[in-house]
Amino acid sequence: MFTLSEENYLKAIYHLELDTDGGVSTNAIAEKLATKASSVTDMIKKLSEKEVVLYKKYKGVTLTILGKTVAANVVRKHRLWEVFLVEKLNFSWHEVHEVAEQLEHIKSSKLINQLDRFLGFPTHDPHGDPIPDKDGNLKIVEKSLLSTLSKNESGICIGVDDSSSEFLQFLDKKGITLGKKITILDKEDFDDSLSILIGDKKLSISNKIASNLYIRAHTGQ
Amino acid sequence: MFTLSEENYLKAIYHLELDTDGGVSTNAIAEKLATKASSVTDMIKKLSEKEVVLYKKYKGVTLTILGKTVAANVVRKHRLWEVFLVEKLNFSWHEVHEVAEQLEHIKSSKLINQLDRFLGFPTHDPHGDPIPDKDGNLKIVEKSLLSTLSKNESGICIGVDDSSSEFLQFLDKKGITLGKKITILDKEDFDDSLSILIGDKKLSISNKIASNLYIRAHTGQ
DNA sequence: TATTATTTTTAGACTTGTCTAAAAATTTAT
DNA sequence: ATAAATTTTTAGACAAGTCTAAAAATAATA
Repeated sequence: MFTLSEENYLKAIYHLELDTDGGVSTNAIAEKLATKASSVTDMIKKLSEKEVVLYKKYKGVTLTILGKTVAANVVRKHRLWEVFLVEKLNFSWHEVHEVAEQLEHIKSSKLINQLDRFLGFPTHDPHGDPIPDKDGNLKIVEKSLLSTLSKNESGICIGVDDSSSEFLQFLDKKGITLGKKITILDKEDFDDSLSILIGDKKLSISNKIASNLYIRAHTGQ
Repeated sequence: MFTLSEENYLKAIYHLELDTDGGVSTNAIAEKLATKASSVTDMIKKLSEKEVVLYKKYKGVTLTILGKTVAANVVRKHRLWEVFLVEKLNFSWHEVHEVAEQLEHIKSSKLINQLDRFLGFPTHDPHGDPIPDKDGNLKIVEKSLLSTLSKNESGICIGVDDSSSEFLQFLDKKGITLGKKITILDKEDFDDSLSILIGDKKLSISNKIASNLYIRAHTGQ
């Protein structure tokens, strides 16, 4: 069994490993968890003894199979609770993270299995991130950033890269939600801003916005 | 803000105060929380500084208004989550306690308010215990033990005194659930056992069982 | 490659919540 | 009312998780 703190470290390493090659650095973990490098070293040693990470002094850490399973399970719980909050309790997508951070640590396999069933076995959370299955595997969906599409191409909005409250509330205001079809009407060379069609509305968005929206290719019309 | 441990102490004192006159003793708290009296003394001092309990050395403790509000809120959360687990996730009533013990510490007023609404503002948990409202008040229902009824009297089963897993599973097996009408067919002087009619079934139950079932008087038929 | 800068680890300290063992206060019983 | 039993508190210790400050290792640069 793992403590709340251990679970948070495992989750942080899990996320960092996804966009790092080789081991995850002490400093990177410290930054992600808003703690000090010395604290990280202490915890890494403990996790290493519990055989959930591989650790060589000064060389960073990687999750073992066991560690990855534990971490994926925490992520699974986090994302299922997010779905619950949005679908059943009328939270907006920018409000769910903080509460899910707490709920993800509740220990009961029956609880999470029944919640999964109650929600209809969802595959993605309200931000478009995939929900790991019981074994920790996640379905990879081919996705690209909106900013990489060319003029007249279109796709379905399936997720966000930056899921900060500010960004999500901005999207709400503009009417940009998951599942909507987006078509590139024009690209401005000067500042790389985009003119897009979403639903039946025309919008102009900056490159920064377009670089934080994930799109699934939309074949046919 | 209160820690998990502080909340558990407040909840224990809250429950103990309900069936104690005067202050709650250190030992009683220790027993309820399966800890040592010395640990209780330490925590009591802290809670006293936070002004949630009144404390005089060797004289036991009582909750302040603030303390009672905090405790009632934890109980409110516990019981609402129990309703959720039974009504929405198909837990049986003997399985909910352990999970609710964890869920009751999740901090988010929006969460609990929305959960309350989602569940249809329930007034009682799956064991028949009343759910405190937002201000910590609970609706008192006139209740009596089944064992106090006389021959030919009847009532509606509205709760249990002992809510141990074993007892609840026993009731399941016998088909005794909340809301059912129970009529006393006969009382046996020899061992105080009862012959009862529940639904359309006749049952013989011991006095021990009858002393753990709460009944609301049933006027008219 | 020698020196500087950065990263990581160690050493020691602090907080929270717990414990054991012993002392102090209170209650019970003779 | 005094002795015995019980309850409660104090004193000191420990584990988990964190921190600061300093030392050690690695990486970057001239």
